[in-house]
Parts: sequence; C-alpha cells; structure tokens
Amino acid sequence: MGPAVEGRAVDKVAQRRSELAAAALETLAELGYARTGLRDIAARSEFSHGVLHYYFRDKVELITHCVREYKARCATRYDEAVATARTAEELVAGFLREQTATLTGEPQMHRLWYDLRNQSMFEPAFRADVAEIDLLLERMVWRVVSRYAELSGTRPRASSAAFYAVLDGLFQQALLRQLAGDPQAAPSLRAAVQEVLPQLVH
Amino acid sequence: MGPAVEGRAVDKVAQRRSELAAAALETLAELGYARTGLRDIAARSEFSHGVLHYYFRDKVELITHCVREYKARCATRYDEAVATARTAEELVAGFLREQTATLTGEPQMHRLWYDLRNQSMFEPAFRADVAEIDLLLERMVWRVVSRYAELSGTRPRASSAAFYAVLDGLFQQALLRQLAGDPQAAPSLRAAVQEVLPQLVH
DNA sequence: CCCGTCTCTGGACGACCGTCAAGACTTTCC
DNA sequence: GGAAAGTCTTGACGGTCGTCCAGAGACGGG
Repeated sequence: MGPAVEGRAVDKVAQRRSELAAAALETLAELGYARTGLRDIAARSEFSHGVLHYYFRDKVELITHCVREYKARCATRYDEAVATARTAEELVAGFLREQTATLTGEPQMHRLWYDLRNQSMFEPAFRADVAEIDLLLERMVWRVVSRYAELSGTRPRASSAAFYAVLDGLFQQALLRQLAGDPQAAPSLRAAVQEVLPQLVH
Repeated sequence: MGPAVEGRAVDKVAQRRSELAAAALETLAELGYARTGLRDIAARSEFSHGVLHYYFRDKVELITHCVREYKARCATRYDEAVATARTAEELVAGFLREQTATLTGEPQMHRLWYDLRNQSMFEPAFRADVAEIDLLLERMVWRVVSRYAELSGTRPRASSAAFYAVLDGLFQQALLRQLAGDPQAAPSLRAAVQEVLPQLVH
C-alpha cells in the first residue's frame, strides 16, 4: 500500500514531503531546472534517491509541490512595509529596501522562479501553478502601489497587471546584472524604480 | 584536419553552419533548452547527428552560434516604423502593430529568447552573448522611445535601460498569457503599452 | 515475541545524453 | 586515373536520466 493515507501519520508524511521539497528547491536554485536530477535533490537531503518516488508520483509532481510551497513565502514580502509606512516616501523606501535585500541576498531563489516560469511556456503541466503564483505576486505589488497612491493622495495610472509587469521587468534586468557580477545592479534598480514609479502614480 | 579553414570553401562552411544553426533554433524554440538534444536538432536538418561535431566544437558553441544569428534578425524589427512614422501616434501604432504581430505570430521564438536569457543566469558561458543581444534590444527600444519623444515634442523621463526593462516586462507577461491560450493577451498588451508609455514620455 | 505495516535503501532497467572515431562517399587537384 | 582533402554516416563509448522494485530495517499492536 502507499504511504499512510489515514490516521495521524498524514502530517508526518506531509512533513517529509516538505523536507524533500526544500531540498529540491535548494538544488533547483543552484543548478537550474535543466541541470537538476532527482539524485542531485536526494543528495541535498538526508535520504537516497529512491525515496522521492515514495512521496511523489514523479518528477513533475515533486517540482509542482516545490513551487506551491515557494509561493507561500514570496507573496507577503512587502506587506510589513505597506502596513507600517506613514508617508509615501517611507513606503517607497521600505519597498526599495526589501527589494534590494532580496536582489542581493537571495538572487538564486529568484532566478529559479524565472526559470520555472519560463518552463511553463514549454511545459503545460506547470502553467496553472505558475499562473497562480504570478497572480499572487501581482496582488502583492498592487497592495504596495495602491497604498502608495493613497498616501500621496493620487491615483495609480495603470492596471494592476501593468504595474506588476513593469516592476517585474525592472527586477529581472537587475537580477541579470547582479548575477553577472555587476555591483551597480542594485543601485540602478533603485534609481529606475524611483524614476518610473512616481510617473505612473500621480 | 578540420573543415576548410583556407581557400574559398570558407563560405561554404559558413553556410552549412548557418543551416545547422537554423535547425537548432527551430528545435530549441519548439522544445526548450532543457529538452533539446543534438539528435533532435539533426533530425530537423537533412543531416545526421554526427555532423554537428564536424561544424561545431561542442553543444555550447552550437547554441552560442544560434543565438548570435538570432540577434541579427531581432534588433531591427521596429526600425521601419521609426523611419516612416510622421507623427507620435503613427509611431506608436506602428510599434504596437509590429509588437502584436510578433507576439501572436512567432511566440515560440520569443519564449526561446527568454529561455536562453534565463540559462545565462546559471550558465556563465552564455552570459556575454546574452548581454550583447540585450544591449542591442535596449538600443532598438531606445530608438523608438527617443523618436517618439521627438515627434511629440517631449522628453523621455527614464533611462534607456529602464524603458527596455519596462517594455520587456510587459511583453513577457503578454507572452505568458499568449502561450497559455489567452486570446486577450495581445489586446491587453496594446492597452498596457498605450497606458504606460505616454506617462514615461511627456 | 512475532507479524504486518510503514519507511527507506540501493541496485537495476531502458532510454537518452554529448562526444568521438572509423570508414564510406564526394570533390578537388596533379 | 589516382591520391589527397573534404564531407558526412554510422555505431559505439561512458555517463546520467527518470523510474521501478526487491528487500532490509524500523515500528507498533496483538
């Protein structure tokens, strides 16, 4: 029979799945989707490669599960800045601080996100999850933008989707430069955001 | 010895390399980097897989050569619209027409570009070429934007890099939706560009 | 204590990967 | 026409991939 589908053991199984998913995320972030094998993932965990098929049907289900766990962490990154800022300038400062921190602090996690989002352009199995996360991120950006407009007594001049696409484009270019070793990546991103954002909210 | 490095045969070799590079591009666009093997590429050409190592040292050189040929086609896409437009509105219309046409007409080629650009985040061997193409595209966008400003008697309100990142972000989101089968992808992109651009040039 | 269930290991499978080399075929030149 | 150079095919190599499975070990209830 399969893993303990009934009884209290369910959460034990869920925990193991999380554990393996974490190892998978770590591996994917380091190697990228194209170069990550199940044995690489198992090597980052404390188990052997066979166990992956005990907790996941196949590779797609494993990666899908990874992505689902990843989303939960991402989509609240700027919420504290939104909640505590008392002026528009404070909000922008908080947003930029957080954005810069993630750019320089965990660039690998972000290149993984872009990698997986790209894979969804080729692999339909990833599309639903990717679209869901993208929507979560869009809403997160929108919370920042609409609060910014509120604090500065103005209105957003573009749709939620447009704001997300714009900021994501800026971040992606910065990430490319950051990973190429350009020390100006973070400052340039800050400058670009401060340049662009106020013009789209006035 | 290797292929005819001397004499007139050089262009024959270059032509063959182009032929194989075209097959490689076609394959990569269809399958994505992660799923493309040399045998898949050879199957799209009229040759067998062994010949690839006769014209290219290894897989990296082949793909690098592909990307280099790809760039030549990309970076002049909007130049005609820039040259012929007599008003700002005409220019935007021409730009949007061209952008929509490539979004719906060759989405596979574009997902390939994003795929390869993403690979450069993991694989340093691709970084130089990707950065070079990105710069070419940035300049192409800048030609459009600065001409637009000129025609409308205004000034661009952000850097060349920022404009490129913004428009690229909008296009990438549209491409994701297009490939997911969303019929609103193209209209939404047009709307977003018309919304955002004038505010960054005024 | 034994037995059934859950968990995990480690090896084996067929397929596919990039690479290479031996040789067949074609072209060129003396 | 024969030799040399250029071009392409074919098959093999070591390796890695996702997947599967037989069985060892751990664990808990009778």
